[in-house]
Amino acid sequence: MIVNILMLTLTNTVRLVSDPMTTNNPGGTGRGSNAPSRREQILSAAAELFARYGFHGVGIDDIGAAVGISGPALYRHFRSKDAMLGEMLTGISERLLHGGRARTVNAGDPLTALEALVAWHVEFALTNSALITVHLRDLDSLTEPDRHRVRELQRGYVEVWVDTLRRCRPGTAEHTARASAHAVLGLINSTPHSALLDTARMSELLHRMAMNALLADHEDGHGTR
Amino acid sequence: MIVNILMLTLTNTVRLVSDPMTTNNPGGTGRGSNAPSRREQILSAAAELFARYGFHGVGIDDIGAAVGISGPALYRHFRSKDAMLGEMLTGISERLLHGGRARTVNAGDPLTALEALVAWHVEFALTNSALITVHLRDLDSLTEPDRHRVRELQRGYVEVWVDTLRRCRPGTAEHTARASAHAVLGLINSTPHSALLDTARMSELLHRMAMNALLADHEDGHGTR
DNA sequence: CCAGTGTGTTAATGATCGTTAACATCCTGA
DNA sequence: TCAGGATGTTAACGATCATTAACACACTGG
Repeated sequence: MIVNILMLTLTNTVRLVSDPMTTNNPGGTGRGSNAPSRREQILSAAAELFARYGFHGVGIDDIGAAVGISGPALYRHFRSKDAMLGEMLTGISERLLHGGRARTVNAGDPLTALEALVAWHVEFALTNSALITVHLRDLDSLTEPDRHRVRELQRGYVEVWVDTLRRCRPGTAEHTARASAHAVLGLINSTPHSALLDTARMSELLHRMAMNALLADHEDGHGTR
Repeated sequence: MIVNILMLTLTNTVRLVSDPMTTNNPGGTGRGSNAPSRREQILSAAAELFARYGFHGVGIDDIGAAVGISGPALYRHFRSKDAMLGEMLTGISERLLHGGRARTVNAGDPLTALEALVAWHVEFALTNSALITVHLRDLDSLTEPDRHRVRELQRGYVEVWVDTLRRCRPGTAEHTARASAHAVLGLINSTPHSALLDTARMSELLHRMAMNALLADHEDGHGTR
């Protein structure tokens, strides 16, 4: 108790001790275990529910039931319902940004960088469709600080796309590149609404459509054939 | 009162009299006036709010305040908050479907039909970005019958796309065409998140990207130039 | 002139839901 | 062995919010 008060009077961002409310260690009490921790179980279940019914459409009891505990027990793991959404969306945004950065710096020419970026986002969207849905839908259910953080990360990710695009097509205006990036992300993120093909075929289709949308070169609306 | 009871005992879908709760006449009491009726004012304001904060994030008082009246007065115009969302989303879905059908039947060859379809959706999305956002986000906040209706209309609209696509590229599997349609709709519907270019430039960009995504012809990921 | 309809207002109601309190249990480490 | 932390449980609290009640008032058509 006294320790908690001291922590709060110092600063929120500095962690004096490992606090189960804010750390993400796998395996609970087990030492080397990499089984998903309770927090991760909960976040994953919550993501599915949020994706299907929306953040405000899901009750705390629903989330509890989904992991076999009931209701208020969740407060042993998260400070609040808002905190769950916050961790979920900052998590996905960080993963996207870092993954995108990693794939583009390890690529030689701009075109393979773009290719890698598309492949990365396609794979991510297909693997985490629930997260994508929540990310698109419940961004504004976040508390102000979390929303700010997520927006920052998003901006950074789009920046990666913009830079890569402009290296592929020098002379493209920044606004144009940004709009193109948003459009292609929208294309790829459509996969949660679709889910008609098996993963391999879907991946290939999205990849090809994305590249064509970005690079196919003709000026008027329809091609010559 | 007695009349209402009689109406309910008969059937819900048959309208015995013109009921302000379910009709959409413009101009209120004015006869030929085509100024937006109160209902339309309210729906439009509600659409903006729903787009920004989500259906559950907007209170009935907020909607009232947005049109200058306060709270429960809305119940003079709509049966419930759910009914507002219902009318809003069935409305947009019907407009999309009918507009899409109209543009494709009036086109000669498949390619110009597709072109017209793309142009139609781009124009619609740019003109009604709030509605698009709500449509993508709050579909599952609908009551069951409304959701069913909207899903039906959506299915029909996608069907128009699928048919047009398959006439452009015979031999395309239906599943593939459907997935492509969803992807391109996702691309075009990205415009509410973007809004960086002026309408003309944005329209042209989305149009070109959509056509390239659908028609550009090469098999592997990157083009030959 | 005046019934009635359309349109508003504010106050109460009732349900839902996030959060906290109070209490129980199991497991671990000194 | 046993103190204490981690993790649950159920019951209460409090806020929010859609909906309804009760009332007011302009306007219009007979």
